[in-house]
Amino acid sequence: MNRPAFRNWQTVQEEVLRRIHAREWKPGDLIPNEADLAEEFGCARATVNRALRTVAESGLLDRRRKAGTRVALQPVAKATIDISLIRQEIEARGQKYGYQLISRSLQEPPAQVSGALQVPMTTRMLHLSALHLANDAPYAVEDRWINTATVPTAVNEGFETISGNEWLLANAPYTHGEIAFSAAAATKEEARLLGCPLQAAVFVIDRLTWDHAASVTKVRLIFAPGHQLRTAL
Amino acid sequence: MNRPAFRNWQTVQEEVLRRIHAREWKPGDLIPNEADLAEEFGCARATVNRALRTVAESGLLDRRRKAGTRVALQPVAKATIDISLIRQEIEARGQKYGYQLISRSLQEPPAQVSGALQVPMTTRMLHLSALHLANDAPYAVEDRWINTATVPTAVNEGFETISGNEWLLANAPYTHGEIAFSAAAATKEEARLLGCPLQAAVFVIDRLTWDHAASVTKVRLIFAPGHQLRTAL
DNA sequence: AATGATTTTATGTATGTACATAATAACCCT
DNA sequence: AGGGTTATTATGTACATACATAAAATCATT
Repeated sequence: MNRPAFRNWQTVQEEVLRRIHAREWKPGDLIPNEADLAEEFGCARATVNRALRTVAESGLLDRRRKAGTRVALQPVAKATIDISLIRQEIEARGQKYGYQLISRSLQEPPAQVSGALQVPMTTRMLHLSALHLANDAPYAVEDRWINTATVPTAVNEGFETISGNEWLLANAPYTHGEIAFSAAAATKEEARLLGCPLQAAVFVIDRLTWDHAASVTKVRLIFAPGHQLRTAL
Repeated sequence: MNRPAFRNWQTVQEEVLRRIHAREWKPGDLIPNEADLAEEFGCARATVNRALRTVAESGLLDRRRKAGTRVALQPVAKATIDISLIRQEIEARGQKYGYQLISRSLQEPPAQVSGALQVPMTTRMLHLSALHLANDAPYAVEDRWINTATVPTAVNEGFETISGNEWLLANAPYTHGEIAFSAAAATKEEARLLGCPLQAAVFVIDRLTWDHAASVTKVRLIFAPGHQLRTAL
């Protein structure tokens, strides 16, 4: 009986994953080197490399030059979360999206905000408060500060019909940022907008984006009670 | 003046990102094909391919055969969250990790659990309740159900000194799973264990893992108030 | 035994060529 | 003009080869 042909990197990857899951290669084990595997699988080393590299990216293998490739002892699960526009998120579920601007003003931000955006405390910034609705029900409150020094054109936009999220995506590029997930008790204002009890447990996403060294925006999304963020593992 | 040399895929990637951020290639734009870019950059097409593929994986480019590569109109930010062991999470912050088993019993799970794990309602499962501590302060409550049909050896483990998380990682492989983040109000028991007020807003992670078609475990992690899950964007 | 230089080795990547594949564009026939 | 077939094209990937690089292992020197 001839050995089966593992001629493309996906097939090789599947076989590697099978061996790991079947514990033929146990956690901590050093697996054969690429050249040997290539010979065994009847393919080029580049193909094995692509497969192993992909598996390593998922956290199941640890690779080091000269030391070789070993099965991760404590595979760190990597959950990738797609952060799309709230509008898309709602429409993807077949619901009707609604947007409502609550307030828009140029004002001095609280110290916490000016600090996070690394902007002088006396600099006025654009502050937006808005409500996102799904099938006419409150879905999330958006509380946003925009650095008008970085995005001066923002002051010319009313944000009555387009959310800060959407406008910025189209008009203000960013190079990097950070995002934080947490739980909080709904404030009076949040409870009023979301139509939920005061102090209700709400899911919160805080995001801060930068264009190189210049801060762009800081946004806090407060979701109606019961909201879940889910993803495959 | 000679053109600068973009001789490796990382450099090519940086240049591609630069052009996107500088809006030389605007959202929606079709960018030159790989062969042309390879010529421009003075490298092989495979190098350009690797660079573009990597950028596309981050969501900034959309690639389609024959249609070509274009800058994503609405770049979906992809946040990758590393889900490591709670012990590692705490130790990585230089804090002392503590673990305390609250209860361990074989019992019939509530319908919600047996349903999620796709196990008959009358099947008894291993139920664990435990507390994770950071510097002796409550950090998170772990509420776990283990499918003993899939992981029979779990009934021989006392879990007095090792958390379900850690034991399963070493003893029960999984092929896939799902994870959900949400906010909840602390129950009486959770509030007692975490030392927080009843109904306090707590951050919750629910995880469900499978080994092929067989469910392995369902775990709910309830974090002490104030907990944040943060990652780069 | 400790230190430093050197060799070895497994992964990492660049290249040119070849072919596969998907999706669009062009064409042809009625 | 419509509908179906064929050609074209950009990405996707396999392969053999070559060299780069990091890190472990070995050897040489003190």
